[in-house]
Amino acid sequence: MEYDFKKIEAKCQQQWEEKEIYKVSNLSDKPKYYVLDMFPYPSGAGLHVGHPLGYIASDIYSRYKRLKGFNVLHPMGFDSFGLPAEQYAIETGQHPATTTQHNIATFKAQLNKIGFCYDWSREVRTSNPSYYKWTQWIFLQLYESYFCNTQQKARPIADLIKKYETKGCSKFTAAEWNAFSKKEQEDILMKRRLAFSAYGEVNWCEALGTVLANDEVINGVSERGGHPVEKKKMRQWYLRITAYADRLLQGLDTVNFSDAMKEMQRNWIGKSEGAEMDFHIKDRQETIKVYTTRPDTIFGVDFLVLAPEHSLVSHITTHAQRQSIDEYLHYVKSRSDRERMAEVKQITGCFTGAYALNPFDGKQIPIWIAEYVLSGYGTGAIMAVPCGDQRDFSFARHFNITITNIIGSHYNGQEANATKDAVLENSGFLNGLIMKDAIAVAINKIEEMGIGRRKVNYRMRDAGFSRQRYWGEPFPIIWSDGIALPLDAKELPLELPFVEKYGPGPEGEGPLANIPEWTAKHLETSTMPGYAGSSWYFLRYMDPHNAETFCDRKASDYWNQVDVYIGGTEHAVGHLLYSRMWTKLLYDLNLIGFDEPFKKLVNQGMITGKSFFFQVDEKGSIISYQKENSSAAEFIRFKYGHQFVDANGILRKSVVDKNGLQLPKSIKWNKDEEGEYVVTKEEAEKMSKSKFNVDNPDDIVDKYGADTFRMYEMFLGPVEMSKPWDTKGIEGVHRFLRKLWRLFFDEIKGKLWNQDAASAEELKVLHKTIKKIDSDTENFSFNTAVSAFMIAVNELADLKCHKKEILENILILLAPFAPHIAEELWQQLANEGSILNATYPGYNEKYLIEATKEYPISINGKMRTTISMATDAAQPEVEKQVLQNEIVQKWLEGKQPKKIIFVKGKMVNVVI
RNA sequence: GCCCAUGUGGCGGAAUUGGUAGACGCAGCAGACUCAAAAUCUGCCGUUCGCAAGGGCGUGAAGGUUCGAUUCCUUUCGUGGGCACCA
Repeated sequence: MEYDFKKIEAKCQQQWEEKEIYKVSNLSDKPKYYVLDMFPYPSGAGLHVGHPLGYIASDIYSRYKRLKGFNVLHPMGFDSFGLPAEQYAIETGQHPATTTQHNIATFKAQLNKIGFCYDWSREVRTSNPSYYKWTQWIFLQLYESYFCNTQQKARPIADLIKKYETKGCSKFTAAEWNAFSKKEQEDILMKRRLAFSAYGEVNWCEALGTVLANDEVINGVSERGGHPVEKKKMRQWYLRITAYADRLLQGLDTVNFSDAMKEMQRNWIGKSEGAEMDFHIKDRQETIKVYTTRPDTIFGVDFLVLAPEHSLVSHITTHAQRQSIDEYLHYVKSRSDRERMAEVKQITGCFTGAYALNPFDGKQIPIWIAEYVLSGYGTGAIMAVPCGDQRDFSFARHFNITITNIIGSHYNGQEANATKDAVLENSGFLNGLIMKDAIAVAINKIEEMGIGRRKVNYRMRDAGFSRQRYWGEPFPIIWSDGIALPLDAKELPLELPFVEKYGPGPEGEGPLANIPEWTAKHLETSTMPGYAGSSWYFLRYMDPHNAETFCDRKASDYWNQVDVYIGGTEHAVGHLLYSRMWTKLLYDLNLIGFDEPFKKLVNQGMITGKSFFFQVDEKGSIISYQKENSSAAEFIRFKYGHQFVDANGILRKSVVDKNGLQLPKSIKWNKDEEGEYVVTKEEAEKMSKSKFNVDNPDDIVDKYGADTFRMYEMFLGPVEMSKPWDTKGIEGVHRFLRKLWRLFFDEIKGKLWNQDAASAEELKVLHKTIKKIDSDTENFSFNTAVSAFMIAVNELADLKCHKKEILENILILLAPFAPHIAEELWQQLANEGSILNATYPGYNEKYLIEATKEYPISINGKMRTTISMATDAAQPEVEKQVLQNEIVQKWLEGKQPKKIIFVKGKMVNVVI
């Protein structure tokens, strides 16, 4: 009998489906385990070989936990709202709902071929009204809540209203509150709501009449069409995630994420401690509030810099500087935040003509504006200390501003020195203090003088939560005289209406603004962003069909946190912070019983695709790629090049002719004995449809089977690492499965297995393998597990072992990795039931004990020979044996060793 | 620019806490079986000097700590990812 993977895989998948073997119950006396994948966005390109990497890992882990006796929840769904579907709709006129449904069907078919153990009865789709009903409902909870600073948690806004009505607050009395108009009251409340509306800047493209994602803006112009893009203020919705900044930071200590991941989130939140301080402006009433983490450097301030968007800019600009400032503001409008931060070498700025006064010594300080100061961070104004900050230094140099040195010899005049250890000079009352001690002294003085205060600042900003788009959740909000009125929960879902046109509405509003029935009801015309639905989907899987609530409390209490969450690092900050915040909100409102969604996070690396590029010469012809002078050369993408270029990056003319390829340019062929060719440039890039470098898993599954595909993706390398896709090694994995098969079947003799008792040697192979596979699987080290399987099968083949006692345990170990072949052989061995419900074998240390060890012997740290010695030998005995050794004596040349280092069970080092 | 990750044979990668660098697999070379091919099996396979025995050099680069460094520290270069409206 041969290994006919096609037949086996089809048969097993059918059996499993018939028996509903992946169906998971919320009622079980087994301990629960929740393994979750980041659900995919179902793009039109279908699944590529990069997608399944994490899915295979989580599938292996889920099956492993099941064999270990857990009730495992391992669901899958689709993040099906988003921009690409809408873009596709604009281009082709097909409704996003149609294309999305089609794409999901493709994805599911592809996923099923790989043999994942999803319980599809729990599938969620964020674009289904039955799902986004609850996304809208949670939005209403956010809208109806505020963050209580005393209790550090969300509370119903009704509590706040009651407080205002009865006690007032520091800004107004209860009587004043009650006298406010409805609009005034709502405006005040809006400043506290966790979902709130305010004005914010967006990338506005006049020519396209729409708002663009940062992604769609390249070098200040739109990606499509290359039209100019500028900043525009528009009413937006936001989530007050900054309120949760501290809890998001603290929560990191309670979860098992990688240090790198925690670091990224901490940096994103960007908590810093410092002071806010007011500077008086010469001859004017206004003051400029700056935020600084280094109040100790106050006497080194040589100028102030305002963000160009700062509200005071137009007030303080002098007549003489007016024109220059206007020109500069015009220039800045075309620049993205990213460009403003990235291009630090290009120093730009403009003097306003105004001066501020140093609050301590009254020194006049010129006020500039510059794009390197961002309006969204701190107060949008900084005090520049050129001797201590490199950007300030470069700026001062560039514009010939005098630099005050307050750190003596620590400043060399060539570059800034951000030290905190210098002793302050030229610093008034701070003279003689070490900088890090002076910080507190300075803040105390500032507070004492009433010109500022201690301030904790966050880099994180509130999250923009509206999009001027169609394919997203509509906001359950009606506008009435500038007041946002929430819909009643009973009216949900507020369904997305059908539209004819997906183009933008008037004034950059979303497509919903084009629908008279929508605008007649004064409904909000923007929609929620992609991350809305994905911020809470892990809860819906627990209770996916509940029409009464987003997730029954019993279900969320049983499944609780996601035990392992697997996904890419590209979601490190965005999605993970948002879902952590939503979880905290639901927890605060006592709707769920935990305030961190993900107990453990595993980041899978990306499988990069291979892209190929043609080098083009001055005349516009394709030439062979040359490493030299290629930096200045021009390259054009060779679409789908990975399908035609050989392992050395060579494209043959014969291949071009055979496949009827149309090349974008004329080509100058090189010639060798095999014919005409051209060398292309290879680059590893993210796999994506737009890069034309996508490989499809279906082809691999058809050719080698799902089991081979699964094991090969794992064998490529550690799950967390990025790696280029290459099918070179897949034969090896396939050969391994065939070799395993041959332990059970022989083409001539047929069944090979027997009931004989296993030998000590065979038991040693088995138990060594159990130990290794068990710990590697537990640690997500799947690549080394695959190699351990290969070693085990090689050794059992060498031992000609066909004993059921050994083989059936190997099958259980293998079942998570290659479920189909394991199931088939399990049944062939005449075992009862499915292998999916087998019990994971334990290993017994007694089979692994060795009496002797082959010790490596080093001379001065270099390995020279090995000596076999008893495992329990002590140092004196070891030294004796080592010194008797011929090779050691040769290196000693008759001398006595200075020292002999012996590490039991490890090695011996003779130091001469 | 900032933040994070990463760099080991021709290739993917392995190496529990600092202790035999290159497991396992691919590719390659030589051989067995075969009329032949496929499949399968056996051996070799970092580099360099050497007939060999045996040695030198080797984990991006340069330093350092240590009896001993792929692993720890400092500096530096390359590559990939993220940077708030792609998801």
